[in-house]
Amino acid sequence: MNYSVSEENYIKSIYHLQQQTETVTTNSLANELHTKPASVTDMLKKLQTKKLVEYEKYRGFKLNSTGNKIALNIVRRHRLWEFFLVNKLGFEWDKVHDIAEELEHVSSAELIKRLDSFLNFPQTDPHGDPIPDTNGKIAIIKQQCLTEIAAKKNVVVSSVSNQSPEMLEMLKHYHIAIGTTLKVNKHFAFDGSVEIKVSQQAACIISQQVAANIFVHHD
Amino acid sequence: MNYSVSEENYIKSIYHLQQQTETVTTNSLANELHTKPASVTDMLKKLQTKKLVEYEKYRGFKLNSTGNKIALNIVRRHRLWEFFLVNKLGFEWDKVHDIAEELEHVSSAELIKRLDSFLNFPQTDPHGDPIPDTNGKIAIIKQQCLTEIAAKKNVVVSSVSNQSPEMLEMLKHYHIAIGTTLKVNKHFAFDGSVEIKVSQQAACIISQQVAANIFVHHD
DNA sequence: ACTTTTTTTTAGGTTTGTCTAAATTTTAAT
DNA sequence: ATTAAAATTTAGACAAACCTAAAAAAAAGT
Repeated sequence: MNYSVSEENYIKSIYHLQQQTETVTTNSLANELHTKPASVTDMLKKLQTKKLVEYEKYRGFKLNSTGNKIALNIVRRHRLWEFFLVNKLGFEWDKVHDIAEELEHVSSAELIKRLDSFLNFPQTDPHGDPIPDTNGKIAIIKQQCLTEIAAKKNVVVSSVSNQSPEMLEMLKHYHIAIGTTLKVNKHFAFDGSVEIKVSQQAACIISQQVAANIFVHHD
Repeated sequence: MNYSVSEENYIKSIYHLQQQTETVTTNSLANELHTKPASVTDMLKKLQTKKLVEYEKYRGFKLNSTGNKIALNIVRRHRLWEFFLVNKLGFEWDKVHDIAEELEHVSSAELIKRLDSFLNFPQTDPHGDPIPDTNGKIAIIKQQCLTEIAAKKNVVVSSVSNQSPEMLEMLKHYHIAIGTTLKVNKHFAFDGSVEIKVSQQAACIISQQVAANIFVHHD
C-alpha cells in the first residue's frame, strides 16, 4: 500500500502525539498539523476506512498496529535523512527538520535500505532520537532530565526537547551537543539551577529552564 | 516563487521536448506526461498566466526565459540526485530515474548547494548528461552518434539514449558504460553494423540499432 | 441537575489537477 | 477548393484536501 503525503503526515503526527497521551484528540491533532478540526475529522474517517486507526466519534482515536508500523517507517525515513543532512551534508542539527519532512515522503524502500547502509546503520538521529529498524522495532533509550540527575554523576546528552534557535544558541555557548559527556556538580535549591562541568570547559551554571530541556543517559 | 510538483513536471517535460523541436504540441506533452490533451491545455493556461511559457491557442508553446531557468534548475536537481544515487548509494544507473523524479521536487536551495559540494561539483550525471550550474548555464557537450564516427577514431561514450533494461543488458555484455573509451574499427555498409574495440576486450560488432543509441565525444 | 462552555462533527463550498465528451480549429487528402 | 481526419480547446464533472459556519455532543461550572 502507498499513502499520500497528507495521509503520511497525519499518521506521523498521531504517532508523535501518542507518545504523550494514549488517545489523541481532534483539536490537538489539528493544532499539530496546523489545520482545522473539521479537516482532521475528514481525514480520520478516511484513515478509519483504510483500517489504520481506531476511531470512535467524539471519543478520540489511536493508531492500530498497522498504522503504528506505517508511522514507524515514516519516522525511520525522517531520522535517516536527518542523519544524512547533518553528518554528510554538514547542516546544523536545528536546520534539518523541514527538509527531512519533505525527503521522508520519497517512497522507495530500496532507497532507504541503501541510505541506511551508506550511513553505516546509525542508531540515533542528530537530536539523539532512536531510529526504528526495518521491522519497526525502536530502541527505548532510558533517558532522564538533567534536573533529575544526582550530583557527581557523569552522563551523556542524548536529546534536547526544545529545539528553538534560542536554545541552540545557548547550547553552543555552553559547548553542549548530542553525545557530549558532562558531570553534574550540584543542584541549587533556591532556583533549581544546576552546576555542570563539560569536558575541557570550566564548570558553569545553567538555569532550571535550560536543564529541564536537556535529556541524558548514563555512560 | 515556488511551484507545485505538477507545475514542475510540466515545465521539465516542455524543456525536454524542446531539445528536439522548437515549439511543443499539446499531444506530445500529454504523451510525455501520461495525461490527456485536455489536462495539458488546462495547465498551459495556468503557466501562461504565471508568465512561464509563450502560448498561442492551437499553435503550440515554448518556455520563455523565466520558464527555461526554472526548467534548468529542476534538471540540475534531478541530475545531482542521480549522481548521488549511483555514486554514493551504489544504484545501477538504469534504476535511478524514478527515484530522482521524486527527489528533484524537494524544494530547498541550501540542500542542493550542499549536495553539489558533497558530490564534489560533478559535471555530468550517470547517463553522461551535463548538470546545469546554479545560474542555469549548461555545457553543450558536442556529441555524435556512434554511427557517424569515422573509422579508426578513438572516442569516449558520453550518453546512451535508450535506457531500457534490454539495452543495459547489451551494454554490460559489451563492457560499455559512460566514460568508456573505444575505437571504431569499421562500418559495414550492408547492414550499418559497426566493429568496435573496447580497451581490454576483443573487437566486436554491434548492430546499427545499438550503435544509433550510443553517443560519444572525442577524447 | 441544569446551564454554559468547549470540543467535535456535519453541511456545504473552494482549489488543484485530473478526466470524458462535445465543439472548434488546423492540417491533410482528394 | 472542399471534405475528411487529426489536433486542440471548451464545458462540465470528479476526487483529494482543505476551509467556514452551524449543529450536535461532551465536559465543566454552579
